[in-house]
This record gives sequence, structure tokens and C-alpha cells, in this order.
Amino acid sequence: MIHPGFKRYTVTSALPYANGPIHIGHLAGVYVPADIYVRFLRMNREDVIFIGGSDEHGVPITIKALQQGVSPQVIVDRYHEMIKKSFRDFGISFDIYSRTSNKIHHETASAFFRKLYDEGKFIDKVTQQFYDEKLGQFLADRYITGTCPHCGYDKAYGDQCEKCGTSLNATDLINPVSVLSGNVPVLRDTRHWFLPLNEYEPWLREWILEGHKDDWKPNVYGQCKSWIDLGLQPRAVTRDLDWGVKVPIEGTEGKVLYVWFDAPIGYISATRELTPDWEKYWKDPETKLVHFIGKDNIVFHCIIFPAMLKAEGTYILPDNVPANEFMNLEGDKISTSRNWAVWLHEYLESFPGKQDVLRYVLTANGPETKDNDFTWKDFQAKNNNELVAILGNFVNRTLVLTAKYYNGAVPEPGDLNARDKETLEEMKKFPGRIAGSLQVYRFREALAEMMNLARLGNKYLTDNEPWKLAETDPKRVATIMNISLQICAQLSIVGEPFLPFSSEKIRRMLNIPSSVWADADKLDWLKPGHQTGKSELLFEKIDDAAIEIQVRKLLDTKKINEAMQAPLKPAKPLIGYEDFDKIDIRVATILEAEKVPKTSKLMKLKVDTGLDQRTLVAGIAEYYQPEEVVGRKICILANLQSRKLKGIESQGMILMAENPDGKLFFVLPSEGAGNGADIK
RNA sequence: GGCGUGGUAGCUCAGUCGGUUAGAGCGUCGGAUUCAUAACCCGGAGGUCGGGGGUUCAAUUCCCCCCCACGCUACCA
Repeated sequence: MIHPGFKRYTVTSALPYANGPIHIGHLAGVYVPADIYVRFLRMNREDVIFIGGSDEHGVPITIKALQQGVSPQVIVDRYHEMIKKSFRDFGISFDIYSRTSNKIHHETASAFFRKLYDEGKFIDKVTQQFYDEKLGQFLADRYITGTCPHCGYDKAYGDQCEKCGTSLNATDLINPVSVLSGNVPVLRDTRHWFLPLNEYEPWLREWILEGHKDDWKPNVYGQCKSWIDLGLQPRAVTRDLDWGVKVPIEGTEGKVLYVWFDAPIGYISATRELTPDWEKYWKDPETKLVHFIGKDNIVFHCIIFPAMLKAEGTYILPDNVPANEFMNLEGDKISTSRNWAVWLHEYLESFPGKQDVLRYVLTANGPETKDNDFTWKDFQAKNNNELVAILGNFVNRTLVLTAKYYNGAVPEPGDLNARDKETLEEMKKFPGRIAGSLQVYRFREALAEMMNLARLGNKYLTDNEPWKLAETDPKRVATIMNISLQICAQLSIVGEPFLPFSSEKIRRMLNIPSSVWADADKLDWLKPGHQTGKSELLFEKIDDAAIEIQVRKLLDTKKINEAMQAPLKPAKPLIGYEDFDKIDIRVATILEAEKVPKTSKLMKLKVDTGLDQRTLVAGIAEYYQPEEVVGRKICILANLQSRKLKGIESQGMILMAENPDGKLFFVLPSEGAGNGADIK
């Protein structure tokens, strides 16, 4: 038993969203570490299931479908198959890779929701939401576009402006428009169900803050503590949308479960799909549940999903959530929309048969404690200087010498000298050390230890110089070669979780079957006289040209992105003078200025307009300091309806010129214009 | 703005419950060697441990302030 107290394992990996392919960020953060962990458990003959699947609900998929004029199902079918295939080809060894559009998932999620509903675990509230009267349906925030109140971008979504990155409420948008019909939507009442997270706060506090103080990673624990200490709020678990799991309550047509509610249940659905025995993986306290995720998912997997499971009452809770940080690419954040990524399906085509190289690089450079950077140069260096030079080279020189001296048959060892014994003792320590690191999710460390075994082999060979003794001391050579061959065999065992393809290759070269972890310190996998197989190179050098191609590809992407960036806003339609005449723009002087506390962009200003003195709130604090604006003569829009911002009544708006990058500049009247001067 | 995590050699990272010369891998320089994919093996150089204060006989390690990166979150007429 690897972890005392547990007799089986349920390992989940975050469900990738089915609106794009898999990239190295996904792999480094979630799937490679999860796969290493699972392969290690399997080698220990543990009862383990490894769950993956596509998350196919949610608004972004419906938007994408809309843009392409197809049904959401077409979108998810396309990406689900693509993702599933690339995972399989890459060797991520899921026991099942399922999807949330499956019938069994809809049933599972419905039943889960219904149970909580029947037991009164939800509260319901009526709120106001935009409604498209022409189509007769409510509009999710993502289904509304309009002008961003911050940057003026006219294609901002109701939840976020993709230009300035600001998160918004749909009601903030200027001139909101329905994406579906182009109509102006109206606000209408709608009923939704909420999970009252606040009620679970005392329990979460004890379970996480007390119970997992020592075994959860600092980033995970810290994030949880932050959320709990801030005070938890009820979270809506339903949405007005027609793509997703229908709310299983009478009279709720047009409502589905919110995607974050149904997605984690996908882990359970997938298990049900995998085995009729699914309950023991989810309801037996002797099962260890581990969620592999990225840092952006911490709150869902540590707070919300556990609260759901707790509310349901019959499920176990995650024992650990080893969330990773992010992997950057060549100094920039990976981005699907900007095509700034190394896509798995493209990698598999560009570097056929080199799954283990990427697995190695992503593990050795894994973002376990902080964001890391993937560069192609580093990829090449790790392949050439580590995989080829240290691991591949050791196996190769051993097999070449074995072929040369013994025609590939394992020689009978003679008497062991001190150095041999010492080496064998060292070898025995590796499986335990590697296992110790893997058990606490320290994959980089475990991998480095595995490579140290290859280093041990290289040093053993070099120091003993069998090639010099071939003529004079054949018995000694036999011993050296026997031990070197055993190291190769051991490498194939302890390397298996990290480099499954290469381990298989070593076994083929040595002509031995696969082993379990318990045999990793046996030291006699190869009996004298055993005939080894055909030797080949374990890894090949990757030359500059191959790397150059990849780097150029990224440079091209960068050029395209730069060319597309920051276009000037298109001209607005013509208006008549009477429209312009409605606008009252005046010269004013700033009398006082102070930053609005607890905001980063807002500044509270007192201005003299000539007619009166009034208060304005302006989003200029990122570009100007209060002391440098006081006394300035500026232009303001004076007859704008007032609006409260952070509790302060803003009576008008300062005229600012905005560059495409969002930077703001005052519009200044020339010398001589007095306060209250009318601008026309 | 609030909260969280991180900021240690050129690069990727360990580590320090405060204490002799701060470690590893890769890179770099030099040596040795030739079984091996010019690989392996040995050795050297390279760090005021993000910055500034404080506590202490002693701080990279504890405390305070600040800066930077990333995540969550608020706000941006």
C-alpha cells in the first residue's frame, strides 16, 4: 500500500473545455503529472481509476457555434474527438475519457441536482436578467454585446471586455445588444437556484484549514484560506440557457445547470460509464480522491465541488488537490485565442515518436511551485544534453559493449569487488527515493532522481573501463557488464511512469517483460545467458533546423497578432446637428482630486464648471496622479445623467482622448478659454 | 485596491523550524578519456539568496515597508 489507510484511488484530471485543442500548458499543469502519478500507482498494483473527459457545456461553446453557424454539438464533437485522439497518441493513460454531453452525464448531474433540491439544500432567488423579446429567451451575459464602459470597445461581452480585460456585468454595457438577434434586450425577472456556500463555511474551515494544513500545497491552501476568510456567498447553480443539463424541476424550461456545477459531476458520470462498481470509487472512505488541476481551478475543486459533495452527503471528499501553476511559452502567456501555444496534435505530427521527449521536458520544467517558461531552445537542450547524452547514451554504450563482447547474451558475473557492491547498494535506494517524491506530488524531483540512476550507470562504466580489460581480465568485464545491464533494466522500471514509450523500448532491447514497482530493487532482472534483443537508439538528437521551424512558427504568430492588435475604432454613423446640439460640453477647472479608496482606476474630482462646482468620478487614476491634475483646465460633458460609482455621485464626465492601447490623455482647451465656456 | 502564491548562480530549481566555506541539473571554461549519438567521467569559474529598514551575538531564513511576476477578486461616466 502506497498511502496507508487507502485501498483504492480515484484520480481525476481537469476536464478540458471542448472549444479548442490541447496545448503544452494543459499537459504540464495537469495531464502529464496526473499520468505519472497514475502509472506509478498501477505499477504498485493499486486499484486506481484515472478519469478524464471533455467539458462541453457553457456559453463560450454556444457562442462559437453561433459564429460558425452550426449547432453546439458540432463544435464539441469536433474538439472532443481531436482532444481524445491527441491524448491517446501522447500516452495519457486514462481509464476513460468521457464527455459531458453524454446521456449518462445528464442523468447523473440531474439526479445529483434533484437530490439536493428535494432535500432543500438550495435557496432560490428571483433576479433580473436581460431577455430577448424577439426570440423569447433569456440571454446569458456572454450573449450580450455592447460598448465597454471602460475602454469604449464596442464589441465587449456582457461578462467581460476582451479588449481591456475588464470583467463586467451585462447591465454595465452601453447600448446592450442581443448577440442572437441584434435586438435591444430588456430586463426581466428570472428565478435561479443557489448553493448557499456560506452555510458550509465552518465545515470548510475545519476540513481544509485545520485538516489539510500540512499536506496541501501552499498555493492551494493559501487560495482556499483567502476565500474562506473573505466570507463565502451563495453561488447560482442554474442559468437561462438551452445548452447544457436541463434543470430537473417542473416548469423550468429554458434553464440548465450552470457549467461549473455540472462539470465536476462529470468525473462521477465518467466513472459510472466506466464501471458498474463506480460507487466504491466515490463513496468508500478508504478511497483516496485526487484532483489534478491548474491554479485557476482551485476554488472550484477545493471549495465549491466539495461543498456540493458534502451537501449530497454520500460522497467522499478530495484527499488532495495538487494544483499546478501555469506554463508560459517563450516568455508570453499561452493563449488559445491568440494562437500562442504549442498544440499537442501539431507536436505529435512534427515530432513523431517523441512523446517522451515532451513528457520529459514538461515534467523537468513543471510549474509545480511557480509559473515556468517553455522555450524550444530549452526543449532541444534537455533532449540533447539529458535524454540523449545521459540516459540514451548509457543504455546504448552498455548494449553496444554487450553485443561486442557477448553477442548480446547477458554474461555471468564473477566475484563482486567493493565498488560493485557499493553500486548495487546505491541502486537499491532509487525506487524508494523516487516513490517518496511521487507520493507527495514532487514530479520534478522524482524525475531528476530517475536520471541520477542513469548518471550512476555512466560513472560506473567510465570508472571501471571494461573496454580496457577486455583482453586481460574477461571475468572482471563480465561482472561490470552484468551490473551495467541490470542498471538498464532498472531504468526501464523506475522510468516507466515518466517515459512509458522509452521504457517499453528498453525492455524490447533487453528482451524482458514489464515489471511491477515492488521488483524495482531486485537487481537480478537479467539472468546470465539471457539473450537481449536488437539494440537501437533510445533518443535522437534534435538539430537546430527542427527547432528553427518551431521558433519561426511562433514568430509568425507574433507578427500576425501584432498586426491585428490595437486597430483604431471604426468611424461612427453620421448624425445631424440637432444630435450634437444636445450635448453640453464645457470648460472646467479641477479644484480637488483624490483617489477613490479600494479602486485602482477611479479618481474623485471636484471641478468648477463656471455654472457650479460639482463632483465627478473618472477612471483616470492609472495614468494620472491627483496632485498633477489639480488646477488643470479641462473639458467635461456637463449634461450627462449622474451615476453612482463606489457610492460617489458622478455628475458628468471628463473628456479624454484614448489611444488604442487604452492609455488616456486630457482634452485641453487652449489658453484663454474660461470656466463654463461652451464647446461647439 | 483586497487576498493568495512566487522572486536564491546565465537558465530551471532545491534549501535554510536563524549559526561553520548557500546546493543540484543544464550552460560556460579547463582537464582526462575513447565503449558510446564529439557523448560519458573529473575539476574550475559563477550568487551582497528582489530592494530597504528592524529584531538578534548572528538573517537568505523571523518581523515591517516597498518593488516585480502570476492567479483569484473589486472597480473603471
